[in-house]
Amino acid sequence: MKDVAARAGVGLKTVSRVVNGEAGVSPDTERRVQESITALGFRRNDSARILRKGHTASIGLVLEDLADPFYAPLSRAVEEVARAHGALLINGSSAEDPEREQELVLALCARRVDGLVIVPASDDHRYLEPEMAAGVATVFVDRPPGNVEADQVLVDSFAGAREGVAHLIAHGHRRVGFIGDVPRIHTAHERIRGYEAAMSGAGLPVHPGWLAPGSTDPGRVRADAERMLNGPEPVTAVFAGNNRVTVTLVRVLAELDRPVALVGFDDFELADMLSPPVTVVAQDPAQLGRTAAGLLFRRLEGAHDPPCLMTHPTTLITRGSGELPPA
Amino acid sequence: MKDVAARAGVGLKTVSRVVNGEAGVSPDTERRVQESITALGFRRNDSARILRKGHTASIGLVLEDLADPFYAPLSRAVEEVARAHGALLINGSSAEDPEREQELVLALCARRVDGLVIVPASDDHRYLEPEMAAGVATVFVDRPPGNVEADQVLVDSFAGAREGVAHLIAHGHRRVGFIGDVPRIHTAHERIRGYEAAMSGAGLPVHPGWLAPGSTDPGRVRADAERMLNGPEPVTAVFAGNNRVTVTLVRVLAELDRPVALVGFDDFELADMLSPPVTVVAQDPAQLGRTAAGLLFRRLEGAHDPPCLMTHPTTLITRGSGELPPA
DNA sequence: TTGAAAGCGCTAACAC
DNA sequence: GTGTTAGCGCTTTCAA
Repeated sequence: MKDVAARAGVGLKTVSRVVNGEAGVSPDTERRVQESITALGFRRNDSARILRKGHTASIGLVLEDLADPFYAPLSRAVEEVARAHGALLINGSSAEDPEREQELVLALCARRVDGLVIVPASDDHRYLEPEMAAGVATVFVDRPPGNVEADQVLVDSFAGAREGVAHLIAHGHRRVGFIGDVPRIHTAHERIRGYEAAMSGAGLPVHPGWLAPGSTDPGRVRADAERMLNGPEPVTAVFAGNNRVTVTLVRVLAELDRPVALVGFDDFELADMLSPPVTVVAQDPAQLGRTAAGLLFRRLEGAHDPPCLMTHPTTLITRGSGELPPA
Repeated sequence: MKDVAARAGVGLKTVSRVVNGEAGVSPDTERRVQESITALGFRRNDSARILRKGHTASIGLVLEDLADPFYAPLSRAVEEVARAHGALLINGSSAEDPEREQELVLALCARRVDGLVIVPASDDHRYLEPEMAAGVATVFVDRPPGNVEADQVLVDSFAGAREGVAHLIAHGHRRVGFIGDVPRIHTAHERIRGYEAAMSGAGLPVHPGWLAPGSTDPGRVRADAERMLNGPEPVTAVFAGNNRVTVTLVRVLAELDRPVALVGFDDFELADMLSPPVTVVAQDPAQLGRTAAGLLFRRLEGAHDPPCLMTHPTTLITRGSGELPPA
């Protein structure tokens, strides 16, 4: 910029004004400056600008896995909102590891992102307190934060799971299994609660072998599924706690010689083209992302009301697999 | 940092040393500094650090759509490599719009990212010349750059498509349709060429109605598919130019009362669970991302050899839909 | 309409 | 082992 000023024979500030489209530069001067800019191939160094201005026009998004078909649209939606507000999005995957989440979040804060959208892997966010006090707007999505007050955008996992399991029960099932994520994760925990509520609400017992929380690793899911399908009290229906589990269960159930009903949490592409088509409790990840990002920019624009909690409902989409009667 | 120094009664540089874990600070001083740091809730401002050091330990990734199941794993793979090199990843979706690509790339350059991985939407990258000359390492993935010399990581789309179409021909088809992306996109163009090569290699004519490049919008794909399936010279097999097209074609073909063979470019989740299971020409997007990011960091670490071109092969995965005989 | 000077928070270079 | 000085490239302030 110094070079541009020298070449155009003007002051530094005049160049700055031209670069930023500020008023108060005579057309002639502006032309000369523009000419120098292109001749020198000058482009503003935003790092310096950021340092001076104190904000970065960028926001951070930390989620579990960018490549998960559930989170990818969420990320994309946040990106679109950020773009509409002239901000860049920096995102990172925590791989469901609390330490990695913290490391990532802190790295983003060190970069002085203006705000943060977080799908928490950790259940303790006290590490964020100084950052939030320093003015980093923060919105939690999909799962609530731990030990910290902030805006939250959640999905009613409890009600969704309860509805899905009740749907299976309504179709005559009395031995319903549940395979889901580790209960440390809030949504997983809520879905287990929903399962239990539906079962007990119908006066049905839950055999210990029917409840299998754990990792979403296909091997683990398969093993637990086979156990509850071939055990002493075999289930006639299974509820899958999220899209990763559902996809594995589709494969396991297809290998069976008898029909077993299936309802999965989360919709997924081509669910309607499988045989049988898969009944799901759907949520809208893009909508989640849009809502969260919207909330974030509200804060960035100065909203000062107390932290809010927005809960989105789920939608049961019946397609066939959840309406199979017990064998 | 000034405050920390004042509170600990030491110089600025000593604090800097402690913050960066540099040697040459007595244990006692270090302890005092650490104490001040936590007491004041200090955290280094990376914007200032970046300005001073001249590099940002961050790289940019620009692709078509972060939520596309083909690109999501690519992005994730790039992220992992970046992380292994201590760099952050900033990514943006160009939505297949050349202007948006340029806008995004330039914004990333203004942020002084150290390097760039680009899935081009544009076919002219001269706008990047000044940036590359200024030292921004750049790697193009999936599609070649236009009017610029840089590392490239491509997939052999021509050979892949030719193999897929030849596979259909080998199973007795003589009227094979092609539905793909707009030919402006390099991979789309190559796949059309592959289709034509396979057809003419087998001495088969290509009826104009059988070749339908265009957007991947489901409506467009469906309309063109129905046209070539119900026209005067109905095709008995279709080759889909990418995963978006394949997914739509699966639906269209399922509505038909006769079997039509299908081979799709790109593998996709649950392809093997459809009926019939879908035969695909698979590429490995995560591998593409890893290779590209690896190349980028080689450059960042000072590699000066001339731009290289790496072409990855595709794999034909036969599952059933591509082995259906002509009706 | 224009520009000079100060300084954002840090690190490199060089004292001490 | 520690501190001082200068300056990264920009914007802000204020004076001309």
